[in-house]
Amino acid sequence: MIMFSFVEENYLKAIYHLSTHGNESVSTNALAEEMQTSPASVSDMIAKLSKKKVVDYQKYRGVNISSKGKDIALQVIRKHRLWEVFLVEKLKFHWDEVHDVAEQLEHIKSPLLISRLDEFLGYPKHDPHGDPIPDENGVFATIKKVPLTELELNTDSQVVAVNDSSTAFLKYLDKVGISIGTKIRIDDKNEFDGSLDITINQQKKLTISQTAAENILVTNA
Amino acid sequence: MIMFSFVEENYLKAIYHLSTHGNESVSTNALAEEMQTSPASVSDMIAKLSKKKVVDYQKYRGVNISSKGKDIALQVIRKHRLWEVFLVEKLKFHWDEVHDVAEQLEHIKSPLLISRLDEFLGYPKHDPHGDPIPDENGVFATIKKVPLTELELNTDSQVVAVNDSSTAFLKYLDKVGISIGTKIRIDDKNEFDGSLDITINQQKKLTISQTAAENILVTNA
DNA sequence: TATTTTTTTTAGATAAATCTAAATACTATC
DNA sequence: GATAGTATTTAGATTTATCTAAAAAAAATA
Repeated sequence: MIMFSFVEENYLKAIYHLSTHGNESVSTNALAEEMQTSPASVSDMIAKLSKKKVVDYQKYRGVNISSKGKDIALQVIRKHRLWEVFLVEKLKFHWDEVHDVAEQLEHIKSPLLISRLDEFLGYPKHDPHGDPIPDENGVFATIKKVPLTELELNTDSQVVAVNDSSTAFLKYLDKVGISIGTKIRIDDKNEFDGSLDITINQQKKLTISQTAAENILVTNA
Repeated sequence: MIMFSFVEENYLKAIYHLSTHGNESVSTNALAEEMQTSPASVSDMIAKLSKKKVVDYQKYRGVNISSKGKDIALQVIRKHRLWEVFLVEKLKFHWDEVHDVAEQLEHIKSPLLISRLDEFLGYPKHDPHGDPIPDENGVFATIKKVPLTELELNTDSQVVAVNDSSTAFLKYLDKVGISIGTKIRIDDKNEFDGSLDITINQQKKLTISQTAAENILVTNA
């Protein structure tokens, strides 16, 4: 079995992440930004990953993760999220303290360790931030998604898709700072026009129209 | 604070180990053997560690670990042994399965993680092989222990540790029913080959070789 | 379409940890 | 104390992941 270094695993994770949160094909610059490194380093690494058949790559055309690469990325994500659950549930970490430690723990190589950890934690389906945990086959529990308009008051949720992919709508979402993965909670519903007062990412408060809300799909815990 | 790489930490651990199980001054060749690498590589690394003041080194004179180096080695050992307890007590690993995983986990950097893990495990004083766990200051509870070969005839004793943590030896101990905490009494010593007739847990009678007995450490009440 | 700007790749260096082969220093023996 | 043998260090390469600067390709704009 081919082994992957910490760095290679982190690249695969980043490529997977970017390709599921935007364009399927990931640009060198986007990856450099995500990895906090130079585009030159990214070019080198991509060539290496391509040789290992975990990404598809043509010069100047960006990278696409291969099915083999996706499997690896999903296993790393699985480990990361299981460790996050462990840190919060068993070691009393706060959800904002877990990331750096989980970034280290996710690279520990031991299939037995991770299956036993999963069992010990009671086979959790989501990490402390609500992100789904892939199973040993890289499959995650498909999350039921509902329009933001159907979300109950004061319930944490997360954006998973949009119903309207028009440029106008997407530009609007960019402007207000909503994208796939954004956390949303409804603070109040204004009955007279159906608009919603919401908090996004536990920080920014804003009001959005009913029309906008109908087109934002969120998790349905 | 100066950071140490995985490799540097492993060298310090090896130097500490050799200097407490033999000559205080550790030779290049002995270290190369322990680290499964070439003497040339060891020379390079020792020079580097010396520059970082974690070992005292004079060319051709071997290395001695410094007090700073000892602190680091003991913290790595502390982490290794705490993780071993976790693996056995919480994740139902067998005592001969924990070493490789603990070798990886011992390098995770997070003081909070290790103090919380210690608390979660109930501040254990010994790992699954009976080896003492240093506290956060690098101090360990010393219990008097002697090889089974030195136990007097017809004296009740208890297994507290093993000198050899190889899978082969641990599997042998499993087979005959000896583990940490097992009660042992020597019924007879066979002078011609040094083997011992023993009773374990007041029940089972068996004979073990001198080699095995030398690697079983018991309380010295 | 031609030119400018941006993106991406290549070239050449660097640092960490390792290697083999050769040189040097120490130790033991005659 | 000279010499043979062992231990250790140095010299010179290699691999991995990174960098900066320069070149090349693609995209945007005029």
